[in-house]
Formats: sequence, structure tokens, C-alpha cells
Amino acid sequence: MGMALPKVKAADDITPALAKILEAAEAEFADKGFDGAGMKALALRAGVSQSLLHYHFGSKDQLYAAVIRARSRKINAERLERLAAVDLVAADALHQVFSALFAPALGPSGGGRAYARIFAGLIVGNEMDQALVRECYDPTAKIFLNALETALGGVDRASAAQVYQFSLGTLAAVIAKDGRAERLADGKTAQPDDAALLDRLVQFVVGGARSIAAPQT
Amino acid sequence: MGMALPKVKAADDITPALAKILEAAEAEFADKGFDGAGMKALALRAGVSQSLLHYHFGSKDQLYAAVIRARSRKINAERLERLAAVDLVAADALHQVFSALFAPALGPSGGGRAYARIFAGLIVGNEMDQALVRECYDPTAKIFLNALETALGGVDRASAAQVYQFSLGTLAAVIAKDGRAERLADGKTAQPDDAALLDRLVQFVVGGARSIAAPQT
DNA sequence: ATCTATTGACTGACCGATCAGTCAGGGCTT
DNA sequence: AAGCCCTGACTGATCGGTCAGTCAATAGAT
Repeated sequence: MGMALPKVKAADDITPALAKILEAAEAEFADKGFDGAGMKALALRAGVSQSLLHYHFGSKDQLYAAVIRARSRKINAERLERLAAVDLVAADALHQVFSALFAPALGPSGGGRAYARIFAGLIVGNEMDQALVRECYDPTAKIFLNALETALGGVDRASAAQVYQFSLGTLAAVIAKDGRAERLADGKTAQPDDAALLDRLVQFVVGGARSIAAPQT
Repeated sequence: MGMALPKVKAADDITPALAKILEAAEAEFADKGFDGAGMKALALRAGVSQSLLHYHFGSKDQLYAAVIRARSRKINAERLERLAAVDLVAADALHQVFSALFAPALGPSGGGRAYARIFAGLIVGNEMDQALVRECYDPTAKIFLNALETALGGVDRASAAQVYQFSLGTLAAVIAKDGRAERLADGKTAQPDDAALLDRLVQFVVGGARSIAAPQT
């Protein structure tokens, strides 16, 4: 009767134990950072032995890379799915493109903190994080860059890339959620819920992007 | 005769040894982060014994705090000096305010990397960094927030604080200097020198700030 | 002026704890 | 019996921090 369960050993298929490790590792790395996280504490969190981590992933570096890759796959998939639904000739095309770029990183899933962590690594020039960004995020970034060029209407690619860079920095500040804005505003909060905050964020970067694309002397 | 050299022992006067330690510590923390930096490596870098670090600063935490405080004093002084020279009723008041805010953090002094490091700590929610930001950067931030409210023309304080938060995130992306924008643009670089890059950054956040202050439906 | 006492800057040796990583072997399924 | 998952016990290295003690300079007393 043929092969009912081919048992394909896909590159990214995950046993329950592997998933539990990756989940715990993402939380641990997000909490303490790469250097601050400990393999022992991480194993305890996952409910497995420390040796199992090395058995499956070989080293701390490789485990970290696996965490980033898993998270980036989810974020990129959602980003591209949203981008595909954008009408690039609509009046609010720019808003839609940025929404597609930002929303998946702000989602209720714990992904935001892990995303913030690698972004922070980028800011401080961490080589490992830079290599992972090149591998995991650059391809999708280039696709968004194309959409950005179109939505901005014929701006040169270097400027579009700069706008992209600026926008991601703004996103990082929002992900922080450190309550500083509320503190500086003496307790007054500008945006109660996350959806409204996302709108504000998009509004800001759209304004910034347009001022780059069409500079008034 | 008389006192030729009063030898005032000011609160923050620093002996050559202390200055050497702080300098080496800032470089080490900027390179490796708080957890990644080692007291031994740090002492070697400063050319002193590891014990001396503990003798002067007590602990790694306190040394880190001393580094952040020293850097923030320089940055805040330059920021306030530039802000004082801004004409808040001029047409380009907003540009000037943001320039005063950004330029000191992008200066040729190595301060940018140390500044980026604490900003990264903010993004990932590090408690020690958050406390230091509250202590060292919030007072100056409030002053800039007042200037921002004026220059933006009657926007509510919560929104101004949000604009401030967004803008600092954009600054962080620029400080990164990771070459990603150039990479995504296939090697084409948008801004050759730092001054032009600062202009672009200011242009972006001014555009964003205005779109928040005066939203078009 | 000279001896003594005290202090501050500084170091080498050392501490327990923790680090990432290794390895031989025990189940458990096929 | 063969192969994969998984673990406990372990290693050398490194971690931040402590401690006794050296050395030079200053202060006070005679």
C-alpha cells in the first residue's frame, strides 16, 4: 500500500522535544542576551538535560542561530503574505507596505522580544547577529525595498534603502515598550492599544519617507 | 607664595589612572556588551591590575554605571549647548532641535558606540540600562521635549513624547553603521559623509514629526 | 630636621561559582 | 542487535570578587 507515512526528514521538521528547546532558548536569549544566557538555565527552562542541547545543536552558537532562523521564518512568511495583498498603486500603498513590514514584528506572539534582541545586536555591531541578519532577513528586505521604491514613486534605490534602515530603527524603538514615552509625558499615554500605536508608527515613517522622496528645498 | 595651585578636589575630578580605566571600560563594554566584557580583559586593556578596578569602583555593575554617567555628561552638555543656540520660532526650528539632539551622539568621538550600547539595552528591556537612562538621560530629554512641543506648534505632550521616542529609534539605526543599507542597495551608497547622513536623518524625522502633528485624514 | 604613624593607590595570589562542552552508557524502539 | 534519544557525571577554563600586603606620600610629634 505504498508509503502511508513517508517520514520525510525535512530540513525543518521538529520533534516535540526540539520545539520545546527552541521555545525555551528563544525566551532565555530574549531575556538575558547571548552572553547572559546560560546553557544550564536554558536546559532547566526547557525541562531537559543540558547535554541534550549539545546533542541536538552542537554548540551555543548554533542553538542561537537555530532560534533566529526559526523566528525569522515565521516573521518573513507573515510579512510576505501581507505584502502580497497590498495594492501598490493605491493611494495608501505606502501605509500598507509599512504595515506589512511592522505588524508581524509587533504581534502578540513572543516574537517581538526575540526580534528586538537581534536588532539590538545589529545596533551594537555584533558580528554573529549581522551574519544572521544577512542570511535570514536580507532576502525579504530586498523584496520590501522593491515595493518601497514603487510606492514612493521613482526614488533612487540607495535612498529607498536608507528609508528602510530609518524605518526599522523606528520600529525597534516601538518594540522596546519601555514606558519611557509615557514617563517623559508625565504619565499621559498617547496610544492605549497596540493597533493605534502601529498606526502612529506607520504614520511617522510614511511622513519621513515622503520627506526624503520629495524634499522641499 | 600663596596658593599657586589650589588643588581643588572636585567631586568628579579624575586622576589619570581613573580616566584610563574609564576609557578602557567604555571601549570594552562597547565591544562586547556588559555580559560579554570581562574584568580581566578590561584591566589588561587599561594597563592596570584587575584588583584596581574593584578598588576604585567596587563592582562590575558600578563600573558600568560610571562609564554610562561619564559619557552621558558629555553628550548632554553638548546637546544642551546646541539647543540653547536654536531659535525656536525660526522656520527651520524643528530641524535645528533634532540636529542638536542627534549630532552629539554621532560625533567622531567613540561615544557613539557606547551610546548605541545603552540604547540597545533599552530596546531589549535591560533593567540596569533602563535605570541608567532614567537617571542620566531623562532630565535632558524633558528639556528637548519642551522644545519639540514649541517647534511642532501646540501638539499634545504625549504625542511629542512619542515623536521623541520614534526619533531616537531612527538615530539608533543610523549609529549602527552596519553597512546594511549599502548592501541592500547593491553597493550604492546614498550618503558618502557623516554630515550628509545627519541631514538625511534629520529630514526623515522632521517629516515624520510633522505628519504626526498635522495628520491628513 | 628626623623619626613614626597613617593613609591612599595599587598588586599578585587566590576563592567559590559558573561557564560551555565532552563522554560513556542507559533505555526504547525497530 | 542496531540505532537513535537522552542523561548524569565530569572537565578545564574563566567568571567576578576578596584579601593580605607592598609602596610612596603625607601628617604629626619631638
